[in-house]
Amino acid sequence: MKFEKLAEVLKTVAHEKRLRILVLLEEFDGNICVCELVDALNTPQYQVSQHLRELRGKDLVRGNRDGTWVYYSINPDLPRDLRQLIDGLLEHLDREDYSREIEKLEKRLEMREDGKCVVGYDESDE
Amino acid sequence: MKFEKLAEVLKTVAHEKRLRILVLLEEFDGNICVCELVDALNTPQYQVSQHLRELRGKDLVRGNRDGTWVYYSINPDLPRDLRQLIDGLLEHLDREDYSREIEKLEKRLEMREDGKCVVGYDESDE
DNA sequence: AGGTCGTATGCATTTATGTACATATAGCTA
DNA sequence: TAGCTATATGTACATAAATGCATACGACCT
Repeated sequence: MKFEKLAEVLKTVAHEKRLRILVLLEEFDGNICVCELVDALNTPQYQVSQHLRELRGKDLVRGNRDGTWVYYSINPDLPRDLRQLIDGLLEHLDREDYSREIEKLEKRLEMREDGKCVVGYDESDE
Repeated sequence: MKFEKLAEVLKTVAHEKRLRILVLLEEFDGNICVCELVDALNTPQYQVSQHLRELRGKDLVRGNRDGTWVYYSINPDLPRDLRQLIDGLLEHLDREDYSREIEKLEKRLEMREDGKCVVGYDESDE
């Protein structure tokens, strides 16, 4: 990989929230909708959307609309080396540091019907 | 590693020149002086110093003064996981993309006497 | 059509980063 | 001491990134 490319990817990824988004997408093998991320990360919807836009802009992530909802995954067509890079980075994260988010997301996923999200995000700050 | 820490390190490293500096330090196992880096990277002295300062500020790199010269290495006391992270990143770089710098640095190192740098940097843009 | 809900975007403000240049500091040598 | 060389730093400016908020869009439902 070229220096510029590596620097660009690292810059994109070098943000706490974006790392958290990626780690969740990876952990659950993607197909997570925005409202589920909003709840799991306890972060305002517009922020999550913005971070997703940046990740999308660099092709790291991909959204699939299904009706009102948009489901995100790590871009499955990511070149092998890029994917390995991302995976390698995420491995360095302490699992305990996001286990709570995992739990929350699990609970949200249990609420799905026919594999689809049926609720929105919670506007309160819990 | 915590999210904040990982994000911080990635941000520091997410710059072409800083990646180039790190890759050279790693390749030659450190102990490279600033003027040698300046020549190998063909980059103004003040820039190299500034990038080194940033890397130093995050403890990724370390300078040892010997008289007029300062020799830099990747911080040998870096925690294991951090070192692995850096190494992992650098592995993704195309070698051909910095082989020229390696050659230049090799030539500079050949000019050393008693293992010490005896010349300065070249102010011309070659 | 109108209302509602999930998602995306635009704008304004702040904050950080990159870049260039001049100059300071530290250590050498005469 | 003065003068030189290698390295470091301060300042100023431009550019980019983060943040917050309001609102737009798009798909659904009645």
